[in-house]
Amino acid sequence: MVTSTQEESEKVDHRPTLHDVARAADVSIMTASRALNGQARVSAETRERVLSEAARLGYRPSFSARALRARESQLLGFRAPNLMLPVHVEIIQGARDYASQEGYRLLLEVDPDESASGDTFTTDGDLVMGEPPAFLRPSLARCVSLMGRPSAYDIDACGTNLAEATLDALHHLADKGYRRIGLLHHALISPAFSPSQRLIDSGCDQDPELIQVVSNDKSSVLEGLSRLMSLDPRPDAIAVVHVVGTPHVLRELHRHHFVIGRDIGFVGTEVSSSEWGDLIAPRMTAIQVPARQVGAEGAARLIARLRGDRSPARQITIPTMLIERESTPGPWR
Amino acid sequence: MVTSTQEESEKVDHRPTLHDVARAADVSIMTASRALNGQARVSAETRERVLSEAARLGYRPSFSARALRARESQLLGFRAPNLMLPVHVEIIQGARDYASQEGYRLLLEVDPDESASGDTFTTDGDLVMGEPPAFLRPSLARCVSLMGRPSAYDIDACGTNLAEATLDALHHLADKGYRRIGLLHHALISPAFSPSQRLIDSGCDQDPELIQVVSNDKSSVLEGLSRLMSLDPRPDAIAVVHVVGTPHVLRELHRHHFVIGRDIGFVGTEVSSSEWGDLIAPRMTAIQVPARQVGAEGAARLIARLRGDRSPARQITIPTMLIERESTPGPWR
DNA sequence: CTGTTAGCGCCTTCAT
DNA sequence: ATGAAGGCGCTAACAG
Repeated sequence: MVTSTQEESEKVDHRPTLHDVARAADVSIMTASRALNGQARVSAETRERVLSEAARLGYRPSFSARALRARESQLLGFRAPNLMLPVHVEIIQGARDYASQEGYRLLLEVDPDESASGDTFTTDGDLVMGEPPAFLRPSLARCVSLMGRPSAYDIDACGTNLAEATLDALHHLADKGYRRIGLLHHALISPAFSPSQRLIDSGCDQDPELIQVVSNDKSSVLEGLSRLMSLDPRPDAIAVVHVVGTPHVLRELHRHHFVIGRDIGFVGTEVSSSEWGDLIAPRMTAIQVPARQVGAEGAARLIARLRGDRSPARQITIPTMLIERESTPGPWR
Repeated sequence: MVTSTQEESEKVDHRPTLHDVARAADVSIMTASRALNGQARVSAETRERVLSEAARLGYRPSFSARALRARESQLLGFRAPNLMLPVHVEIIQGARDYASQEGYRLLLEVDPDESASGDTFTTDGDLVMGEPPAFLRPSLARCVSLMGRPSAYDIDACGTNLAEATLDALHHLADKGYRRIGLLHHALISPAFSPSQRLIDSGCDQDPELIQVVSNDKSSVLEGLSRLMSLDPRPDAIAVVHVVGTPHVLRELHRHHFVIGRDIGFVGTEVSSSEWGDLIAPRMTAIQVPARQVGAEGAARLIARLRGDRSPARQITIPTMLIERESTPGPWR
């Protein structure tokens, strides 16, 4: 039994609109609108009829028309530079969960950075990874920067303090007795890293070569690692403050038959909710980046703004956590 | 030096529209539109003026208005049931990459499954995980089902053949000499699994208890595992055809001090581009689900449809790959 | 080369 | 309880 749509020659080639529904239910467009939106007073009988016709026709309100009328799209843009790294993914999840709860949806924006500024469309607001690109300048009030370094602009931001996390990791290693600690980290880690007094007091090597700044490219990471490992003497521990880099480094170390924990101490970085560091052998001591919360808090901030919050820009910092597992037993076993 | 926007008391509280730009450049709205869209004939001088005013005002075209006018939003919905599993993530990436290349963007749709059908908005088309929900029925022509089982509806679909992958995994184990193989798999794996002749010929145990169907819940997975492990005799190998379940099972096995490879053979499932199975010790023999391609091919299909392709519905199957690593050395070492 | 007219689908406002 | 007008921002199709 096929419930066909073409009774009475209602051949509708386009998606059915309110107009179609109204005609089918033999009421005015307005009545149809009211019936569907539930709110206003419509006779129960009429409402029934409209609803059933709408269902039969498969009516779905036009997003664009509503947005145009309401002057807001309930859309939040999520802009990340090119790739979709694990961190982004987690952030998206956090943001999406929060946003959808508040009736907003997420639009994934490709960000060819240099794209013609006129080429972009309107969302109610944007979550942007790092610095907001130039064409968003005029609407900074509707932007929240995620995981960026403290911005030059007066803009809401939400991130973690990777600089502190780095020190935490190094302190942990120092406490375990490692004295020649290699550090591999991302350029994002704001101001040039400088070792703490505590590290110096611990008697750790201060060789500047022990600090390598790398990008998200696998090759860049491996190059940094190789510089580290060809130092003389070789580091007795490595901290990788770099979500993308961590697996690369581990794999490479494996490849060279280094046994983590025994031959070298190791602190990696993982996104908090994935915790794969828990699966590998030995289990990896790790900095956990609370990406999900960053996404959620960022979305919360943005939505608050959209709803009229005019308080001064806020910098939200969600702390990382250092999870000690078994890749950092200390140098003498 | 502040380049303020409020010259000549042009206080614009709302986002600037074409109207504002036109007025500022002292031309008609149409001219402004043409100048900005580049196409039509506008005097170079006028164009300059419009462009610069637009830039100064921070004009961005209204997405909704354009979409309304053009009768298409260039938006593809991605609908997944509640959670965002690793597979979804990869699929999204694949889809996004393809879509953005073609000028479409992805809208992440929460899918409260049972939500009022009228509550949803219009996208040009939808990528949906599994079966399209009822309210999408009328527009099946604009839907591509991802990773679903062969659908009752005549609809484009894109997925992998997990049933075959399962057999592959079991054959691999049998070839390695395992004879009592436990299988943990997801309900999605379409028709009830039945062992192949080849397995029977290999002399593998046919105990039906060796096949456990589980859901995406951690608890369900662990329960299935525990049923498997309390069998007598215990399985000498396990195949987990389940992206989400694999890490859970590994972790649990660890917890019980099973050494993968030595105490028990193991085939897991991973999403192809993450390859974390490569990182753990021993490196995990794995079924690789080509999630990214599924997303990309799905998007390609959908976009082709939107562009007028009227060919009969197609079922695209992208094969999984079985990567042999070290967790399946065979039972006798 | 530039301006005018009309209308995309919806909803707020004001009648009836 | 229902309907009629008008307009959100934009652009195709015609003028001029």
